[in-house]
Amino acid sequence: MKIATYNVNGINGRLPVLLRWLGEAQPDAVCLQELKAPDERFPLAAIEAAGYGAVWHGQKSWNGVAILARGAKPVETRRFLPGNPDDTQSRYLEAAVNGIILGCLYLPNGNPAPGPKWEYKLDWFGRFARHAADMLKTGLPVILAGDYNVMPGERDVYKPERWTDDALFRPEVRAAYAGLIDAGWTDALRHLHPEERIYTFWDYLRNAYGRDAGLRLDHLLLAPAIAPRLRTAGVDRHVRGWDKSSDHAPVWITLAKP
DNA sequence: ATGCCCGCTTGCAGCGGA
Repeated sequence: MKIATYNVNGINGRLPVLLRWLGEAQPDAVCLQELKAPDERFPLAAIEAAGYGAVWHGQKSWNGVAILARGAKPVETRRFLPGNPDDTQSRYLEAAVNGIILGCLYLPNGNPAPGPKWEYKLDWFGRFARHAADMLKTGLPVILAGDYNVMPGERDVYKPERWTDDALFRPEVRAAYAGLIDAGWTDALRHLHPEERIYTFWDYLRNAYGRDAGLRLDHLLLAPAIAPRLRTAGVDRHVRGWDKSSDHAPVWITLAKP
C-alpha cells in the first residue's frame, strides 16, 4: 500500500499537475493540503474520473485539506482539531482508508515570529500534539501526514544558519516536533534515510529548485501499531520541476500488507 | 532590509505563502 502527502498550493490551479502525478505514481491514499478553494469548488468530477474517492474540508482563498483513496471513498472520522471551537481555519481532516486512520494536516506557517501568527502556530501545534497523544492511546494504526511547516533538524535545511529565527525552524517548533517522536511517532522518511539530505519544498523565488535550496516540511508520522509495516519512502522531487508545479513535491511511503 | 515567484480574490493590487 502506497500513501502520499502533497501540498498542492491551489487544487484548481494545479489540477493538471495533480492528475498527471496521480496517474504516474498510483498512490492508494493521498493527503492534500492548501486546496485554496471553498467546498463547492472542489474538483470532485476530475478526481473521480482519475479513479479516486475523496473527502475534503475547504475554505475560500486559503488552507483547505482533502483525503483521496483509490477505488474507494474515505470514511471521514473528524474534520476539526479538538480544543478550540473558535478556530475556523480548514487545516485538519481525518478518515479511515483500508483499515488505516489517516490524519491530514496543514500546520500554520507562523511567520512573522514573534506575533499573532506565531502564537497561533504554537497553539495549533499544542492542540495537535494532544490529539496525537489521544490517537496513540487508542492503539490504532494511525498515520499523521501533511505539511507540518517545520524542518525537524539541521539536515532538513539547505542553509540552517539562515533559518534560526524563522517560524519554520525556531527551537519551539523543533522541540514540539521532537516531542511527537519522543511520544512514539515514527518519522517515516527520516527513519529509513537517517543521514540523507531530503527536501520536500523549494521556494519559487531565486531559482531555489535549480539550486536545490530546499526544505523538508512535509512529513508522514506512523503510530507504533503500523510502523513495523513501513517498507520504503521517498519524495517525487521531479514533480517540482514540472510546468505550473506547486512549490512542494509529493512525499510517499509504502507499507507491507497487514 | 526588500524583492525576487505564485495563486487567490464579490479581483486588475494586495495578501499570504515559507
